[in-house]
Amino acid sequence: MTVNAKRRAKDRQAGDKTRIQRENETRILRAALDVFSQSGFHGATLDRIASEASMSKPNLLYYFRNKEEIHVALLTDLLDVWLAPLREIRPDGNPVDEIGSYIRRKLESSRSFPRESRLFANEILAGAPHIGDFLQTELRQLVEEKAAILQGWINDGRMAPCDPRHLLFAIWSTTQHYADFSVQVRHVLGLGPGDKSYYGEAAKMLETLFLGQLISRDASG
Amino acid sequence: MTVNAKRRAKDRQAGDKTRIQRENETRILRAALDVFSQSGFHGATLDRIASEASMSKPNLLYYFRNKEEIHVALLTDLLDVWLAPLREIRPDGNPVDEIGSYIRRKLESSRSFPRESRLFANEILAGAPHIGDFLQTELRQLVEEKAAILQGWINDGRMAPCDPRHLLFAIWSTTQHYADFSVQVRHVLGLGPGDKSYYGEAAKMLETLFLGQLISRDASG
DNA sequence: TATCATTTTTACCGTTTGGTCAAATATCTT
DNA sequence: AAGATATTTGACCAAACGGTAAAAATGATA
Repeated sequence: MTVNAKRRAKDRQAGDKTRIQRENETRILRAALDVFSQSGFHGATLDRIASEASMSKPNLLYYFRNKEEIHVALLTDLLDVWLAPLREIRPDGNPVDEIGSYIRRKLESSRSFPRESRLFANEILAGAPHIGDFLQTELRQLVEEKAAILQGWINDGRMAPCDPRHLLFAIWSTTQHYADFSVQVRHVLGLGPGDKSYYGEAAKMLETLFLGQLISRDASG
Repeated sequence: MTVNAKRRAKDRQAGDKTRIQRENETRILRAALDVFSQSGFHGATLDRIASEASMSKPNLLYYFRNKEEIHVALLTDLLDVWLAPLREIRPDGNPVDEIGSYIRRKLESSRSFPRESRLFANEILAGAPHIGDFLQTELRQLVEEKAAILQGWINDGRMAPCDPRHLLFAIWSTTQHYADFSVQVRHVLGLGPGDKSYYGEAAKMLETLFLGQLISRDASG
């Protein structure tokens, strides 16, 4: 047996995972995302998660110490997804392209990962008990960094003066709204459940809002 | 005893409430708003609501049949508050004033009633199990009505063309964000708990965003 | 196939929670 | 003060829930 030979079970390191482990952890996390994003942390039950993962509850608890650990695992996975679109903003681009594509990325993220968005929203609404530290350190730092870029554009006269951090808040809220409040959006528009046809119009709206002029003081009145 | 004499207890109608009833129902609803908005429906417990209302649990259940009834009572009260700012939009005003003051009213509503806003957000996130009907009928109708006003302004060339309903979504999301996601806002800005000093800058941002031009395609590049 | 580690299941436990009941107490009216 | 009504409380319950223990079954390795 060479050094490169595949490891035998007894040789497995602490951090290593078996095939079954990987598969089952994935199944659990997928089920948990469904349940947590639908019912929130307290509304979710281990029985239901286990059931949706086609697994007994004790079996589920063989892979995760407790309910909270599943929740934290989901949130941890989530944070990278959440930050990704923001990280891509480049200082050497121009405002319209950079902010425009950032908005499109965020909106696309809402369309593709609504459950993740709702999980995040639930966590923040509950006071961010698990990710408060992340918000104060990693997110805050990244926001400062990107806000500096936007501020540069403002100083160059390429953007209207404003607090760039609040501009980011506005982008976050408007884009995430279509995932977090999709029920309200659909009911107001008279669409059926699962109908996501509003995303086209949403993209138009946000482009007009952030990149064009929505209401000019001159034109109205 | 004349017909106009004040009613004796035995004469009280079914819908009538005694002084104690009024006082205690108020105490309960105040406590419940605190607890529900902090922990969501499932995270809230009757024991904690009762405790915050300085009342025993059976006493609490003397006034409300069950947990859900308290929740629904809060939501019902909420809906009027939620709609009020929208109702005030007048067709005979001009876009800048009408939309500007609507935004200010909504933002003020977030600052003054953050618990109500979070309660509403929780309900929507959970799929609007209790107010789905309201969304599909009352809210939808009001949105249609007000959207028609905005559409009129667009047709007159006083506003940039856009789907007015999505403009309302954008206003709702940005303003409510400061209540619902206040934890995130504060952490990113480096503010302490309970610090609402960001509302000034928020108002500026939203005015720039919705009433002015944020980024002009001409100016950037 | 024998062995060992991993995985799954069955049965169960303590706590929390929403809610009930009947008795006790306070309040109001006459 | 008496009687009727409204309010409050302590004791309690069944169900749901998060989690455990240990045995049984399965899978991997030699």
